[in-house]
Amino acid sequence: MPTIYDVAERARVSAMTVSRVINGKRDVKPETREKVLKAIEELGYVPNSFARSFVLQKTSTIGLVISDVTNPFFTTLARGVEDTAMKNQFNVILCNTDEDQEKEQIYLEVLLRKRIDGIILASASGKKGPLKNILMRNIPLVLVDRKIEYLDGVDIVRGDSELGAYLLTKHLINLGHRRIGIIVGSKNISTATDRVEGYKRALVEAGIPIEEELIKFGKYSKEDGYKLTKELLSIKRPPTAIFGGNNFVAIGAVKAIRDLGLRVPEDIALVSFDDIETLSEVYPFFTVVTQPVYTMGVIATELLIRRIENRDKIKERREVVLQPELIVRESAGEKLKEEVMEGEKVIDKV
Amino acid sequence: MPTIYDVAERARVSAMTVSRVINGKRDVKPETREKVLKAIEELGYVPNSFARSFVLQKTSTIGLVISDVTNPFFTTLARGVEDTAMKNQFNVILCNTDEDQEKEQIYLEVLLRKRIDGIILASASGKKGPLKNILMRNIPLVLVDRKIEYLDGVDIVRGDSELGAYLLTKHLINLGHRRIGIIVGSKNISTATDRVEGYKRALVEAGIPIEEELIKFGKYSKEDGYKLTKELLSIKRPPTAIFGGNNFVAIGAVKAIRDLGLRVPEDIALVSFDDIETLSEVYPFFTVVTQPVYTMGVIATELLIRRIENRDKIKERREVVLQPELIVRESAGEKLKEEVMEGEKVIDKV
DNA sequence: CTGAAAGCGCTAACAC
DNA sequence: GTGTTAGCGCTTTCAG
Repeated sequence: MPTIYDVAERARVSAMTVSRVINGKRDVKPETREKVLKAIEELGYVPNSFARSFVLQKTSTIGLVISDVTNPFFTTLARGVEDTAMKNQFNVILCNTDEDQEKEQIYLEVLLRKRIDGIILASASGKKGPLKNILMRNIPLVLVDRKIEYLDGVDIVRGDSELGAYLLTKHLINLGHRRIGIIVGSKNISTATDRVEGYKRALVEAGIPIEEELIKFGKYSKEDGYKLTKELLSIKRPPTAIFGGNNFVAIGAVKAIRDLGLRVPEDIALVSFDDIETLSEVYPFFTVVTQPVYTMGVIATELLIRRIENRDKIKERREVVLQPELIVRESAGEKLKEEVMEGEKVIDKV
Repeated sequence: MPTIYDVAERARVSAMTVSRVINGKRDVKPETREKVLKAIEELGYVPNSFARSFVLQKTSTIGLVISDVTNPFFTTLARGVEDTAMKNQFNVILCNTDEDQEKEQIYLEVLLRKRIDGIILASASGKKGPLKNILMRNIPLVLVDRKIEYLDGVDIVRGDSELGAYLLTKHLINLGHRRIGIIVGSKNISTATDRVEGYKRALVEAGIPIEEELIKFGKYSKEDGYKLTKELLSIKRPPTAIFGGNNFVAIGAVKAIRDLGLRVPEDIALVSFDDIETLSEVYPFFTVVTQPVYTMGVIATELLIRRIENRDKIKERREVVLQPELIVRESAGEKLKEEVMEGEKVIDKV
């Protein structure tokens, strides 16, 4: 492939002049510029961006580490990140950890090798260990969706899982349910524990005893949603309602319920944290709490880019908590009222 | 960040020795290796992969250009590509064109600047123009899903759109429909024209006249699905069945039909090309033709990587055509029979 | 307004 | 088994 020198030679100028033309600096005589442009055209020259990164020590690339693009929640998040990055002339490298801590570790290392300018991370491990090198180097980092234990001083953009779970649980209680099962992801993931907290708060508030056998931690996956729903429904006094900790869990739950020959909501109520995109457009059935995910991606990226371009100015940590929205549909039974909270409201606790 | 020289200094060896250790070459005395490893550990040294790419003239990165990750079809394709790339130590840069030819052009240029080793492309333009530089440079390229006009000699992995559309249309005809509307993407996109061809073949075969007003070209989007469905249903003699050219179009169609106060399938039959993932798991309603998308991503990536590692050996062009599968559910009315064709069968016309 | 020289971090090729 | 040299393509000084 032609280099800047080939262009220089052809245009009978120095490489430096070509560089100036490419980067749109002024201080180049119009006719010289023309000559250079012509040579570039003729050669089909395309600048080598990583030779450039090499000398500039800046890649204009950010790493996005999530569990699985296949989950509509993360797909939308990724789109928010991608669009915002693009707008700011940044590229995105996407990494799927599948909630696997080892994969997370590997990808983080890969991103470091690639000298990405910053990272947006939805942690699968919930641990700060894998971030050692990144924190040591002071590489701009923004957490999304999930907190990390004992990690302060790092920007984070997330939904209010505790509140969302509280709302959803309270809704079920209002509908008359007393035995409510909940299935969430691993205990390492902050949304899982937060959602259980919100669930408990609603129960306590209603004077309903908390029963540990109704609380299931597993993986945020269709498989675990299926398996744990079956477990929940096979105990002596099974729940009359199930709280799917995320959209995938809820999908697994529907299948399990159907396989047991039961119906939603007639035999068992089912609600879900996070909407199930396309499903809800065609068949608005699930009562859910949703979060402004796309916005989450946008804000996280903006925060990150601000850090990157401005390493020192903003010293304080920023925590952005996005408000959830309860959407009442049919899957929990009789529609009480349109209990829709305002969403996209941003609380910025600096 | 520490460089290979910092490590060398600390370990009291040359940079070259460090390089050898990092890359696992033999010819390094075990105790020297130990010293180096220790220094790496102490410094938290992470190799700079693009300094490496720079000298090796190889980035181990491939570009994936699709229209929109948000579409479950492409999400799954992307996962297939990503997983296969990862397995082969390649990274993926994902680009969303949103079916916009200009964006396509820009991204292709960006990828070239990044000196990716190869490209997997679902063309939005259907034109070879934007590929000029790539073809000129002989950069490994594999088309997925969509053909490109006048472009021979390039590997392609795609579904059999013509056949799929034929099967779907024939199914509707078997159910008694005579006036069938079809909504597909832009005429530039080969799947759109192929699907219309299959649709026509089925009609002709059944002796049903083709009426151009029943054939709508637009964008493969929810918005156009909505808009064009309304148009179709407002002509003098509206169709009794609608063929959604892809999953997004079908979603738009459902909404339009609902907004018009009609029901599927009682008032109007609706079928779709490509399944609507999560929807079908929870609510298996849509009669569709599906394609083995994940496999498509896997095969495309394998083909591409083979080209990359082996630039000259395989000279012939490879065309892989994946078989579609008709899944009969409820959206077209009475279930005739489980007309499920075998999928994932690979026809390899070398 | 333009050019020459140096160097970013790494590895291939060749010496020792 | 290990070190030296040179160069990948570009931009940043600093001269002219």
